[in-house]
Amino acid sequence: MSGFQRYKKILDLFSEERSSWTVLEISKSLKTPSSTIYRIVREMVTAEFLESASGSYFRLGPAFIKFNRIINFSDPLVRAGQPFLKKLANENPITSVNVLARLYGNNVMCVADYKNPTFKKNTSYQRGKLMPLIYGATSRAIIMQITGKRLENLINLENFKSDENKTNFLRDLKSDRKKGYCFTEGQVDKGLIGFAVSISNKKLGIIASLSSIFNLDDFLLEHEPIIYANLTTYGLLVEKYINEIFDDIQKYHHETNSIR
Amino acid sequence: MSGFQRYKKILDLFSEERSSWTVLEISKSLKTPSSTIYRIVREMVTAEFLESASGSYFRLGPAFIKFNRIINFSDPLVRAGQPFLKKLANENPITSVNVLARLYGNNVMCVADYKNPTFKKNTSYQRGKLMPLIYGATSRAIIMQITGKRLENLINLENFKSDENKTNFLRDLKSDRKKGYCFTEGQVDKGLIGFAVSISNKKLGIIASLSSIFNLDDFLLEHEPIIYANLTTYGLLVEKYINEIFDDIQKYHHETNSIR
DNA sequence: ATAAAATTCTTATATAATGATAATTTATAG
DNA sequence: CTATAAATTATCATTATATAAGAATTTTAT
Repeated sequence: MSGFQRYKKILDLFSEERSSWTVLEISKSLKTPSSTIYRIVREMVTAEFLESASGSYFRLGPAFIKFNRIINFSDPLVRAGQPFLKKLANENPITSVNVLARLYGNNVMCVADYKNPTFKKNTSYQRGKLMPLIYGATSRAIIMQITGKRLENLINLENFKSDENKTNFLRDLKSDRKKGYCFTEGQVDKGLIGFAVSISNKKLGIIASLSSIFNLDDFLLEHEPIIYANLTTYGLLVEKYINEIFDDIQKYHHETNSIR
Repeated sequence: MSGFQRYKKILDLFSEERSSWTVLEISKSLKTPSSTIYRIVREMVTAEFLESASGSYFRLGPAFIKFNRIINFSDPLVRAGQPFLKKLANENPITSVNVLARLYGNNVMCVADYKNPTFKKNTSYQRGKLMPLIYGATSRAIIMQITGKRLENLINLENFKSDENKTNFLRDLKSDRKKGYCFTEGQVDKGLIGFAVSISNKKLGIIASLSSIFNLDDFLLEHEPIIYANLTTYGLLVEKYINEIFDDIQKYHHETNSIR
């Protein structure tokens, strides 16, 4: 264990299910002497990446809230897309969850979400949540943007039930890529259906999607064209705003660099 | 520069105002050779604490969104308080911003907020934002819980306009501590007033506050008793829930430890 | 196709991390 | 209030890793 990994390994122990750890537990779990863990944990507490809780437990520190906020206010995708999620929700013909997601390492991560207050069901779509790569429209509208070697690598990490499944998946992906949008049913949460469009910005290295999730029970075929129209319109709007934000950033850096 | 500081110093460059940096800029700013920064940045990109953006710029990575989410779903204060903010907002006699804040190092940090949709003014109270220690009711209801040496240290970090100011501040703090709640006017944002109560949990090491912020123009004297009643009621409720969450955590750790 | 910029690689040297153990502080129970 | 256990910090010889200058390579822009 060396470099940043030393710290990352400790942070990675913390999860929703298990949000506080003692030094001894960390020590056991990482098979590292407790004197070493004590030293590292102390460093991270100083830096506010961890904080001591009750007993001898430690939990994630407030630094994450702080940096998360900075991302919220500055990340082009979040900045551009966040304000539209509510509008999209309000224009959809039936109650919905609306999600902005992006490729995150080898996973898809939700980076912003807006749920209609009338949407009762609990869903897997919440900001910060990692989503399965090959299930759900949200994810598909993302990986359908990827091709060649990169796609192959990503797909090989997944466990398909059979080779046939994999072939079908790739075929569907290809046809969805042509259409420019996609639809899935019950792949992530039972009883829910999802529609999604791709969002991308090459200059900013953004590979993302905008999606609306509905209750299957609420859905009628006549809703479909409205749903796609909304997603397409807002998808383009988000891309347009990402571009504007990109220009702003360019201008800002140009200014600050010429001052020096 | 050694240990975690090495990484923290780089992360600390990123702010709302300046959210992307090139390696060369970091290198200049930290007076460290670029070959070193390249190596460190690469490590952090692998760990997803940074990500490469367009040009040769880097920005904060998605790890912060992920860990922030874990805190959101597991931090006792956020878990206990978050659900009440909207209720509090709805029961207040006039439109308000409602804030849960806590001591964060030598600052006060907002950890959850709910703003009435009808509240038009932009405010400084947003999740993750660091608040000034000695201004505003939100902060005061926090530091009024601190005494002795600790208070002295905190206060000494602040620049008071005069010694008289400082004496007055400490006197007001003491009387507010006795009352159990506090009120300030326009100390953080012009035209806004704030009311706050303390929230604490010794076992969990939580020193926090619950506050409601209003437009001065909307406020009438007759609102005051309702505002205080709401804050007090919800403050106690939040503390009660923190306790329940604490018990849950205890039980969980007891179970998982006895399994092993 | 070329030049410039960005990034990675290589290396000897300096510096810091490790972990066993001891010392100290803090919490807990009687 | 004291005794005991638990948690945390300190010490230090050893080992491992980071550093930074410059060369080599890759990427990007023209």
